[in-house]
Amino acid sequence: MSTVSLSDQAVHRPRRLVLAGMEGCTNCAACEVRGHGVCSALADKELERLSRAAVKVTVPAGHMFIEEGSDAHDFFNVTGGTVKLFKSLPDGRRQITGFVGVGHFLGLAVSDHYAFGAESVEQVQLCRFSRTKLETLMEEFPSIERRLLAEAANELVAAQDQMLLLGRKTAHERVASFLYGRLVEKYGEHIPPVADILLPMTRADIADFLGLTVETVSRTFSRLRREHLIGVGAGQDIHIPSVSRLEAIGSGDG
Amino acid sequence: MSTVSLSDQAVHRPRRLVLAGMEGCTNCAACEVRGHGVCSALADKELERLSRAAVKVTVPAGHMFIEEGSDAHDFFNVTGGTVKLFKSLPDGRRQITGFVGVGHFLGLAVSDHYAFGAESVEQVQLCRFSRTKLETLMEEFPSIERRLLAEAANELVAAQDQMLLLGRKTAHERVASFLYGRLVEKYGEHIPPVADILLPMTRADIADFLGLTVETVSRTFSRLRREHLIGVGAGQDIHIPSVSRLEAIGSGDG
DNA sequence: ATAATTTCTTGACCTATATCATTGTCCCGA
DNA sequence: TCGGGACAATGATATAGGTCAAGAAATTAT
Repeated sequence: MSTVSLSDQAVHRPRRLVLAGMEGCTNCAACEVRGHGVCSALADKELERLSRAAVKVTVPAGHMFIEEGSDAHDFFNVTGGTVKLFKSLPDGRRQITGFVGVGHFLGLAVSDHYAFGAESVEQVQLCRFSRTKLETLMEEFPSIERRLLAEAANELVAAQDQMLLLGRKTAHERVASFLYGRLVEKYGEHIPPVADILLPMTRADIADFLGLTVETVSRTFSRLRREHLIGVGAGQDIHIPSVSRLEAIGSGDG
Repeated sequence: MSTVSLSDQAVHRPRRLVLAGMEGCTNCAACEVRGHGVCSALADKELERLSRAAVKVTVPAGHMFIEEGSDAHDFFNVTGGTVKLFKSLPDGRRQITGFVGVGHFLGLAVSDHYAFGAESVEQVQLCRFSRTKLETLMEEFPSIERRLLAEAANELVAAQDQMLLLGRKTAHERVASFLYGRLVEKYGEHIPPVADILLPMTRADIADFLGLTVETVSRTFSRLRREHLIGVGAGQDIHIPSVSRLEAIGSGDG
């Protein structure tokens, strides 16, 4: 509980907030994620227009705000917190297809139904657009479309990496890959050689992301600890003494 | 040997054709895949321009034409045959991330290197564009961009399905899903209740796609045959007496 | 045709990971 | 401060699918 706690004061507000709890949108130009996500592609004039189409939403931890198969009315841009995306089988088996953080875009649907569900891992801020409005905006500002295409290409690359992980990596490699991925999410290109991460998600979420069981994830963390590849601090705080070593294991260079 | 054999006469042409064997582009307006893929988004005038940027390439079976990590100079549009896309680990473990057929687009790279390799499963026709030229064309014709975004969204949905498969389905379900997917590729929305498919890929390819071994794939085909869920004809020809039953198994409704 | 080669199938056995069960730990609320 | 419920760790055991091995079938080359 250290990193994201800046807004903790605000958290003490009652939790009754239900899905679709929303406040009228503030100002996109002053938005904290200006420079990330869809918005980074936009000039001031375009942002002005975007403002009017967007609604800021706060979702408390552990709330599903996109239900698999429901009507795809909206697009979202994550402006705070971490979201998990998932698909499920009828008997409850679940695959988390990604954890997405600040700046990421969410809701590209091919039909008029969402092909996946989305749930907040921790308290999350979203910027919501109606699909129809966004489509209108795209007509007007092709730069939005370009930005969306770039985002989609990125996600596609990530998805391919994840397929390699799920199809061909061992549990040891999967967990190492996962931790390395979290470092990339946190630091971008410039990952320090020694680093720390705070994992907001549970072991069960990690298991559902890596195609493993909770027990295997737990055992694998223990193994990595025994091997001094990670230090598990209090709570969810993970210390990584050698990022390069971790990365090597995650990419199959044992 | 029944379904795709229409073009079998043409196949007897010599096989010596090497990679990058190309003919000057013909006419996109008369192209057999006009109406599919990127091209379907284009008006005649746009197609005319596209023609000049495109080069038709024929690749014989089993040739790698995109090497993982190589410089991403080109985009491709598949105009004939089936291509496999894959990622590998240093020790040779491989994950096929998709089989793509006629009309599909290929080469969306996020950096200037391809994040995946591509190899022809059977003899393949490609329409090749230089990335820089395509970028210029996108500036001029936003409809191309729109079409690309739609394609990317589609692939993303497919990728998520595949993650669910790789992370959470049994071998039985995986093979059933795979066969159903082939039906979707062949028939689109309108799959007949009883159908046939011809699989151009080997068991090893199927295994690398499903995150299994060749032996497990083979055993699972045998099991499906025993269960009368498929009929394996001569060669690669698969008969599916109940598409709905197969689909149910593939989606986890045993 | 026939040999050589690749692909496919099947069997015997093994191992990585799943499953089941227990205990410990950490929150949060009263 | 205590108690309940989620979360996590770990041990014992089971199993789906992997590995190794051999032969059959299909494909390609001579």
